[in-house]
Amino acid sequence: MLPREYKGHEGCSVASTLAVIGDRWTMLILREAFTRTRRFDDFQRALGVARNVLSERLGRLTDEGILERSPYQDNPVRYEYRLTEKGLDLWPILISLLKWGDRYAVDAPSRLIVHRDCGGEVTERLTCDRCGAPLGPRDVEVQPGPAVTAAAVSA
Amino acid sequence: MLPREYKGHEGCSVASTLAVIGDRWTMLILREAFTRTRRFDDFQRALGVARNVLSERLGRLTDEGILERSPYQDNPVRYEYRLTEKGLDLWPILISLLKWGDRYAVDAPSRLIVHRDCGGEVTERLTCDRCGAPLGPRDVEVQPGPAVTAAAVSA
DNA sequence: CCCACTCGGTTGTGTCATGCAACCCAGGCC
DNA sequence: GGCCTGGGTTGCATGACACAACCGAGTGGG
Repeated sequence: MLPREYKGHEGCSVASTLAVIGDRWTMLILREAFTRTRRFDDFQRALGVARNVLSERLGRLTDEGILERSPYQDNPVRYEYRLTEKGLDLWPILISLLKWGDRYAVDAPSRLIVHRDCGGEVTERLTCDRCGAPLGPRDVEVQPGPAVTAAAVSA
Repeated sequence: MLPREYKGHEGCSVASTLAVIGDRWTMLILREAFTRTRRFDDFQRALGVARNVLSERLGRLTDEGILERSPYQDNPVRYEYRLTEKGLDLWPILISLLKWGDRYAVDAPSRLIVHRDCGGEVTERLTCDRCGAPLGPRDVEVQPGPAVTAAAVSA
């Protein structure tokens, strides 16, 4: 979808950000990355994305410095992709997308972002709704939400 | 780019949000809407987007309840598009995209989001960096940033 | 020694959503 | 009655995406 350039919007921060992460799969790949998915096949299975598309996206995110590719074993060489600082800084974007979707686009949240220290949930303002602490990607964990729980009960 | 459905991700809030606003132009149309652009031709001129694409996007955003279309004159009838509450709630997403872009994707911000009451700038956490107040779309105005100022000086 | 399996991809083909330009229509304006 | 403006629609071209097949290095089993 990306002609890669939004002509006439080169100086716009929003457009420039979208030029990097604004295509159909990149955001979902990043969502997975934030849940500690790191390997090619794990991304592929989790997302159901075509392998060539995944390969191209991981390569681009690596080129952009959002992911880092490093071997986690030799013999045979296997790689993993981890978020860099620049990548971790995308967290507010993911959270704001998640929160809007929770409110307007789905019946019940499929996952909760929970403050590890106190069990509160993250808010749109990136704070904990229980203790009020400002949160970052390292302060939280992802838990299955009501939708998943309900499905499990009804199954 | 949108097959409109991310198969297997129906329950995911992030994917669902992207299904609504995740295509190439929608986010930029919304950016304009937040700067009080309201008419078809104004959007078109500001963005340089193809008219059919703009038409289709405005229609979809209206269907989704993110924009509201109402006549602002009869004879001939002319319409304007305004953000609804649901649309205004997309503000955190825009701000987080803008802030990330300011930091990583452009040399100098082309626009600043400024707290109307005190002149401070909005932060990633949607607060004012001067007075600390929590901010929303109605509390701020958009000002030209360093990039624009520099261009004006050099011209 | 040969076959199968895993991980991490690349290649090739087809389709469908998207992008752009050109055109359309109605009402005023001069 | 020719041109401008606002608000679109139509038609053609492109290119992103989906899907499936293939590749190659290494490892493990019989």
